[in-house]
Amino acid sequence: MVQIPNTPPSASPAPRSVPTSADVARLAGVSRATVSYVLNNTSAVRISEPTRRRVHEAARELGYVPHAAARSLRAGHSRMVLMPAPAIPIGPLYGRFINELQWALGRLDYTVVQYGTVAVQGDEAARAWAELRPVAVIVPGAGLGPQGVTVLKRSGARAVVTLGPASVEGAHTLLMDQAAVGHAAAAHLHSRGRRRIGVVVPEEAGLETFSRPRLDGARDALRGTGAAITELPLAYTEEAAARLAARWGDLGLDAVFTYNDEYAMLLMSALQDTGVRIPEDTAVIGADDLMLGRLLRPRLSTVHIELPSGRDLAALVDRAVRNPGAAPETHRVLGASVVPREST
Amino acid sequence: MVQIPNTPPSASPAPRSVPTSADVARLAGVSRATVSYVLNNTSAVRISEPTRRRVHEAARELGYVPHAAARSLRAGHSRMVLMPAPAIPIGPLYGRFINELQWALGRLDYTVVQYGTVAVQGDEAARAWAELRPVAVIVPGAGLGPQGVTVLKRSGARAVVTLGPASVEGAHTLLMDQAAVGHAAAAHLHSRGRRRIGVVVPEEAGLETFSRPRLDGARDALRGTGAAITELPLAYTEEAAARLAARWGDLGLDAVFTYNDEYAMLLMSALQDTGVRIPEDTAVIGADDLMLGRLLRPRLSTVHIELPSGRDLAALVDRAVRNPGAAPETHRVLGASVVPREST
DNA sequence: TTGAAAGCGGTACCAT
DNA sequence: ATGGTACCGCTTTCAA
Repeated sequence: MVQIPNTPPSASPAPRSVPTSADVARLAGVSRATVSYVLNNTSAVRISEPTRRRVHEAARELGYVPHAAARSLRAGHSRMVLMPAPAIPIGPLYGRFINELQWALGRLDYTVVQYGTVAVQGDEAARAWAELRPVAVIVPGAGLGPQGVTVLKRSGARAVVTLGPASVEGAHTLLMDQAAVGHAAAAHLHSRGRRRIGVVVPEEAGLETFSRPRLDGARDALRGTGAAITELPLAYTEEAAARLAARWGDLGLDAVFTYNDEYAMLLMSALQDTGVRIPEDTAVIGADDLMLGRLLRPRLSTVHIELPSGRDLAALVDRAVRNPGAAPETHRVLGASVVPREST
Repeated sequence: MVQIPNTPPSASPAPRSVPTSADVARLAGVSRATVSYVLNNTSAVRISEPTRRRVHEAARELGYVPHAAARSLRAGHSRMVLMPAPAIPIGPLYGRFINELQWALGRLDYTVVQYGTVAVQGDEAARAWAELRPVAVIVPGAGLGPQGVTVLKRSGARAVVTLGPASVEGAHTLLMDQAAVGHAAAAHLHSRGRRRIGVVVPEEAGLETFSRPRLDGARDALRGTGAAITELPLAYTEEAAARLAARWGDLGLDAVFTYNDEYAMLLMSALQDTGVRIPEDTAVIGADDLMLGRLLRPRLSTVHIELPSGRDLAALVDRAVRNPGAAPETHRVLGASVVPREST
């Protein structure tokens, strides 16, 4: 029986295997060493112009692209800066920060790679990152312990920087104290004469890292003042907000800190629908100072958050890479200042 | 003159170099081959239990972590799926999509890596990606040409998928036709009896890829109907919105499509401040169907956008990787449907 | 059951 | 001005 090939030779030209520098050398009629010299413009070695041309020509013809893994294997190091990709879509604030950071590190000739952390936990994740032998690792949030730092350093990471609520043994830390946000918000409400203060706590998973400290900060600000805090769990849906608004009278609150501006908008909308006057009946303050707060009516008071510039963090990383022996720095980098507008 | 070393030996213990499988072998008193067998649980080979224990013990003691680059160099392939990181912070819609995709690819045992494309252009970028020898590349937006696809495939990428406005020769394409969004919006306004329609075009750099097709789609929907379109350049600031609102009467528009919900909120707020009644004087429709549209008063009509599920794209990638010979598929994946609410 | 050795794709030293 | 070659860390035949 005659077999008819299902892919005729003409249709799928036998997939030439990926060209290597040896292929380039062969085609140009030189050695692999010469190819390497030419393509890397090695200054310690002089190659004649005709040879250079032949090598470039051959590389172009074959579509040669060097193999990064082979190169860094040989070199013994890379300039890869690894960041775990955030597990949950984080706000525009953080997005901008990341972008600026990427740009700044790029300027310093590092390659930034965001690694898809697929639900791997702390020290488990650290191992996975270590396999890539990054020169530096930047870890947002909690979740990396001293163990993880050790693993990373042991496998050659010259800098480990965490961005989070607490400093980690052995790592540089950009201390982002979310409690300061809650503190500022609560203090502001108190200064406005409010005494029965609600604090919205999002029910969405993954937000506890932010919401818990913000709540604690608010508690802290009011300690000993006689003002009382009521925790208000709230899912990010209209229905949940309406339900909360429906029992607003029973709660007897004269102010609410809504975790952030988006929850503020959600709750304000529901409160206004049920006739609660803002700020007369209830003052509302959000956080993050997003554009939407300026667009709400009444205009939303909020806590403006000052993140470090991406350039600064890039500089810290670069310093740490150049001098891995230096003692870990801890910088308190989260500035929280109230922007009073019409809603309080 | 006596030099005092600035770092005394005791302070920075000579940084032991990174342990390799050879170190593990030495410590365990076995060969590197055995180490590899044990740590990879190679089923084709049986290693005695005492030996296994000794190897694991040694690996643990040294903090051994395998070198991914060396491994994939030897193996001749990796399971890395590369995506360029978006240059500008893109909305929550897209963020969720990416996250779902990462998760789904993770389930299929791929490692997703977002590569920080630092202002490198199309085919230049393709070369940089090719150096990493990813098994698949997913490229959102335009910017990758047929040239780039060739480079990637030549260097071993078994699947190249683009997510964008047009299909690219040689690559699988998820066709996201933004024009459909504008088309739906304009058609809706027309059906509501509006004839003098403004279309907001954001001035922010990097948004043209979306805004241009949305505008064109709106134009297309009204072609031959006698309705007229006015292009409205608008920066995302309160001042710009106020300026636009101030000359609203002169423009004589009875409706406006605002590019997306966020610009809708910006413009609605400015219009309401100047006494324009929505929808009586001017109908407003946004796009993206964000939560904020539901919270605005009047509630914002919008164009709901249906993206493909991350799982679907992951499945496409996996299929393409398993069968690189197959003809590139092009799927039209962007569903646009109007959600009429109170603002139109 | 274990070990010796080849080789993946580059780079850089040492000769010629 | 070039070429030969060892080596980076790991996997995987092939032998013993």
